[in-house]
Amino acid sequence: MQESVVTRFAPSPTGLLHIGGARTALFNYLFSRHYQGKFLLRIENTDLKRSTKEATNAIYEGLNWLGLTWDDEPVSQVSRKGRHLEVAELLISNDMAYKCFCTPEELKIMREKSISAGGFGGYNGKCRNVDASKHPPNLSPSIRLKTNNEGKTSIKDLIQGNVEVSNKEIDDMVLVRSDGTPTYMLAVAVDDHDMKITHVIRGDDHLTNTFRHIQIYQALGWKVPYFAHIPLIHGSDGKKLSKRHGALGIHNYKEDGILPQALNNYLLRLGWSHKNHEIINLKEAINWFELKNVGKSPSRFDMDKLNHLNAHYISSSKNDKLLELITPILNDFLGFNIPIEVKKKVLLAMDNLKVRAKTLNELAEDASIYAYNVPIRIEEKALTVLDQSTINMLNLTRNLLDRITDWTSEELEAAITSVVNENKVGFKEVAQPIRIAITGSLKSPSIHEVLANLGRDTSLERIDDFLRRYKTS
RNA sequence: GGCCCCAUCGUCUAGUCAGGUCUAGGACUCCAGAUUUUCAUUCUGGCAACAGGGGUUCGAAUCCCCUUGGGGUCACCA
Repeated sequence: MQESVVTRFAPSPTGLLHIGGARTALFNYLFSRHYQGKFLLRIENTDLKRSTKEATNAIYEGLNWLGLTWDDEPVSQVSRKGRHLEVAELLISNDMAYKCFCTPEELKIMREKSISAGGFGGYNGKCRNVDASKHPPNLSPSIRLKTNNEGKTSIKDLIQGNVEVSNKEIDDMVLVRSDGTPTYMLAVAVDDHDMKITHVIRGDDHLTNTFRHIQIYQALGWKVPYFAHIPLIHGSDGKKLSKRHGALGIHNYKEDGILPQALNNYLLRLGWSHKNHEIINLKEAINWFELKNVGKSPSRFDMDKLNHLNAHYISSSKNDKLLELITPILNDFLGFNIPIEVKKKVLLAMDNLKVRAKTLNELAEDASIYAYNVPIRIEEKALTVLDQSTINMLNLTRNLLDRITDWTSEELEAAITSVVNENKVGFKEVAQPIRIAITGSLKSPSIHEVLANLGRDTSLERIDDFLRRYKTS
């Protein structure tokens, strides 16, 4: 690989950036960065009916969120229509393409006939050798490639290895539609050539198209780029990934509180590996990424593993960064903007919070205990573990806490321990009532940590309020 | 259906190209134990795979063939 590497990601903006596309983009990005090459973006919007501006923006946003920065301006495929038609004309004048006047009805019958005869349903070349003088005058034709139908076409795929097919299996494909617009087959070949793409890395579903692209390259006398077809991602049931498998779009994962680092790491390990490494940051990925380490077989999407990686990236993130990320979630969750005092408390508590959250949403939910005002909502099942004696114990503890002047985690722990010792009860008997009173829940980080982070006033206020509500009986 | 591709624990994979070091390694999940005031974290241990059948070879997860299973693709979509 003497020439400098140029890769591209070429999504069609007919939907959102999905998980498979994101991985294709990631692999293209890593490969080009590994070789200090370029990573280009091309929007394949030749299907005007289905392409939308919103989808294009969603692709940009998705890539930006993942941190997959591309070089140069994105290329809009429709804007290159003139060039595509110019190439089609060139092919006609070189006798490598021809005008086809067959109607859709004719083509349909042709296809059915071919299939019933055991064929693959390709075009039979009816218009291939019709002289221009015999062309009907008032019909607009499509343009088809005069495919080489002798011998074989082979791909030296960097992932799949050598793949070849008999040229009999490749029919004269349409390059320009009868409405004068270029097809994807033509556009992709011309654009990859003009953009000087050296390595075409794309989903395995394009493998059979590649034979067609190569025929176009050969008809034009162009150098064929390297190809690398990465296996597809399936749903957890092994079937093609679709809406019923849950989240498909990248934005869904963002909304579910997944960190982009976790998604990148997960996607990277789906189909690619480097020794026994599991936790791999972007810099390491760039260093290590080679196409030869990409597997050949499709893989299944596993949410458990993504969550595990996400938990890892959350607990190793900086506290202030996490606060910044969960603030909007928290505001949304609570229905009001959390004040600065609450943010300070959450930041103090973050070390204890972040080790137990699998997603940012869980983190926000766990952090929400610092934001409530009395009365705290008490979970029903929390109340079931309380009885009069534990409530009395809480009352005792409250009076002791009230006398603490140095409201620190250490002092608080000492105070709770002294209640435990003096009353000869288990730690649990004392700790759980406090936990319920100040968090409304049976689970939280260490109780003295929560008390310390919550602050003296808020802690006592919550306990008093709780006692007021549940003491009498 | 034609053509093409793929096949190691439930899942992601190492090992396959250059056959022996593989009674097959790691990770996720699950189970058990330790730590522990709850929930987690962390730590220790455990369950679990070379799809099947033929070859080649002194020797095969690794090479060849067949079968089976899975996937992709067959548009004037991309």
